[in-house]
Parts: sequence; structure tokens; C-alpha cells
Amino acid sequence: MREQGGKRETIKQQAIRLFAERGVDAVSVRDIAAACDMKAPNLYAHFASKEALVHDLFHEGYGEYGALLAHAAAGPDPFRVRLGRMMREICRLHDTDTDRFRFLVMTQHGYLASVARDDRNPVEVICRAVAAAMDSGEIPRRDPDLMALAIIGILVQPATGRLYGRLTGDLTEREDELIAMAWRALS
Amino acid sequence: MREQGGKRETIKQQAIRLFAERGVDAVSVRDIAAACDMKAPNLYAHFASKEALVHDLFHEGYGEYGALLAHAAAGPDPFRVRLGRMMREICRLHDTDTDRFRFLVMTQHGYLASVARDDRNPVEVICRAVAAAMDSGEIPRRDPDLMALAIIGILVQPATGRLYGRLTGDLTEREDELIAMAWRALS
DNA sequence: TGTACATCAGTGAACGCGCGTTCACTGATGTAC
DNA sequence: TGTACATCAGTGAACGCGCGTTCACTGATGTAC
Repeated sequence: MREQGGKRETIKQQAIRLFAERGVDAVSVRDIAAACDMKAPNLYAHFASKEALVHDLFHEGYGEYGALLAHAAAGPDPFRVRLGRMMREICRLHDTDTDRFRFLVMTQHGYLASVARDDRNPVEVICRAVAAAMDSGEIPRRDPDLMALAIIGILVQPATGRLYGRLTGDLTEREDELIAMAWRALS
Repeated sequence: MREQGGKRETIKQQAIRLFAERGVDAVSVRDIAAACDMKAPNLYAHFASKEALVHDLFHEGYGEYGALLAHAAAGPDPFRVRLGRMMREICRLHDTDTDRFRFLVMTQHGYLASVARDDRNPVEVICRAVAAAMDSGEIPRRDPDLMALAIIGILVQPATGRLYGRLTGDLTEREDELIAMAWRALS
């Protein structure tokens, strides 16, 4: 047998990078192939179509975010500690994986309506954690979905601002301030 | 002279509607023309190109948001009152002009990097208002841009959640809760 | 070891398609005399 | 009033282009004997 070569992984990495740079529609399969040192037809040995590639990238990336958040949200610690872990995790992901973050934010409008609300859905994970903290009396009872979305916004909007030069430096440098802000907002 | 007919306005309205529904790249100039009961070539009597149309729509919509926010942010009232006015204005705009909001959110990634930071830039307006409130001692001094982006996120993320069915009903119904949350976050 | 064959990642060339855009033309309406 | 002309919003047909995708083929590598 020939070596597998991880070509599929290379394609995904280069595609995410190019999509994040220019947007999905502005990147042709020839562009992706060129970035992988191959020719366009060969991509079809790994993905059924361009749309299938985008679909895979979105759901994989979104699901991994959800799984990491679910891990950070788990455990016996008080909600305040687990909220801090979750927010730190998002900051870290954003800083170290900017292309993926940007790709997800750009692409979400095509997929968000059809995404599953399971325990790998990052929004769902945070909604559940917030609702549980209200049930246990750790934070005041309010509309849990509204509060969850708002604290996601507290992170995502600065992250987006960083993408467009409104903020400079890493999000991680500000994580303590962001966490404190979210905690005040929920209190 | 023949009647002007406001064709240009019709084109802009239908284009925004279609762009918000399907995304800019998935709408052809033939689609826009059909929605206006005309043929594609006639659009070129009103706009130099499809790109020029999108460019106009984005900058006009973004600028109007900024101008409305600047108006809400002005006046002799304490910051807390002016913050409430701004946030109510955003909720109202989102509820009554969902297509434009969705269009701006979808399209921003192509234009945000090149947008002017003047007094018609909504992010700039909020950044300045927050910074001024820190200067006057109305809220504690922290990184003003970070705080401004975060309170924008408190609104925009629930708004986005509403677009995709995570939240139901109007944002206006929740404005008091959102304003209170933003105020706590800034305090 | 040498020879014949099987495998299969990778490709050159071509496909049809829908796109944005152009342009010569139409025909209803307004104006001049 | 009637006639000739000017205007100009609107269009049918066509343009070249780049896209996603297909497919017969290549040629390096592995296997059988």
C-alpha cells in the first residue's frame, strides 16, 4: 500500500485558510488545489464536491468548538469557575485558530439555521450551562437563552473587532476583563 | 420630463431583501431585475455594476445606523440614559428592518476592514460614548474599545440568535433586560 | 533475480452552465412649429 | 390642430469568462511467480 499522506487534512487546512482570507465564493477549487500543490480534479478523490468540503469544514469546526466548550463546562466546580474555563477556552481558540474562527463566523449564515442543537453545539452548551446555574441559584433567574447569547456576544464581538483591526493584540490578554464583565452581566 | 418613478429605490429595496434571504453571491442581477419587474440590462441605468450596488447598500446602511446612534448618543443626559436610548434604537432597527440588519451582518466581512472611522460609524460612535463616560467618571475606567465592543455583542448576538430561531419574538420585548445587562457589565 | 501484471494517486483537456455586462435597437412620450 | 422630430427608459440577443465537474488516460509503485 502507498502512504496515505494526509492529503485530506492538507486540503482542509488550505481550504480553511483561503476561505477565511477571501470568502468561500471567491475561492475556486483550482485555488484550493494549487495551495495543496495538486490539480483541481484530484480534490474530487477526497471530497464529493466543493459544497461537501465547505459543509464538512463548517460542521466539523462548529462541533469541535462545542465539544471543547462542553468539556470546559463539565465538572463539579461552581458555575463561576466553569464560566471562566469556557471563556478562556474560546479566547484561546480564537487566538490560536483565527482562520477557523473567521471561517465559522463568515459561513454561519448559510448553516446556522440547520445546525443540530445537541451537546456539540457551542451555543447550546452555553445555554444549558447558564440555565443550570440559574436552577442551582448560582446566578439570578432570567431568560437563560437571552443571557447565554449575550455573554457569547461579549466574546464574539471583541473577537470580530480584532479581526478587523479595531482591537490589537491577543484576546487572551483581555480574558480576565472579559470574564469579569460577563460575570457582572449575569449577576 | 417623464416621472422619475423612484426605480433606484425599488432596486435597492428588492436587492437588500434578496441578499438578506440568500446571500449576495447567490443572487444574480437577473434575479434582482425580476423582483423589480424589469430586465437585467436596465439595472445598469441606475448602478454601474453589481459590486457598486452592494457597496452602496452596505455603506448607506452602515452609515445610517451610525447616524441614528450618534443622534441617540447626543444630548445633555447622563450616560446611562443615552446608553439606553442607543440600545433601544438598535433593537428597534433590528426589529423593523431585519433584512437590512441581516444584509449588514452577512456582508460586513467584505467591507469592515475598509470602513471609515468617522461619526457615522456605529462602532466608533459607541466607542466614543463609552470613552467619554469613563472620562466623566460615570462608569469605571477600563479599556473603552473592549467594553464598547462587548456591549455591542450583548445586542448583536441575541439579534443574530433571533435570525436563526434561537430566540423568538421581537428584540424590543427584551430591551430592558439587555440594557440592564449592559449597564451591569460596564459598572 | 527478472518479467508481467495490477493498482491507484494524480492529471490534461474538455464539458456545459450561469454569471456580469454590453449594445444596437424599440417605442412610448414630450416638444417645436 | 397636425406633423416631424428629440428624448430616453427599457430590452433582446449576444459576448466572454471562470466556474464546478467529468473522464479517459498516465506513470510510478507494489505484487506474483
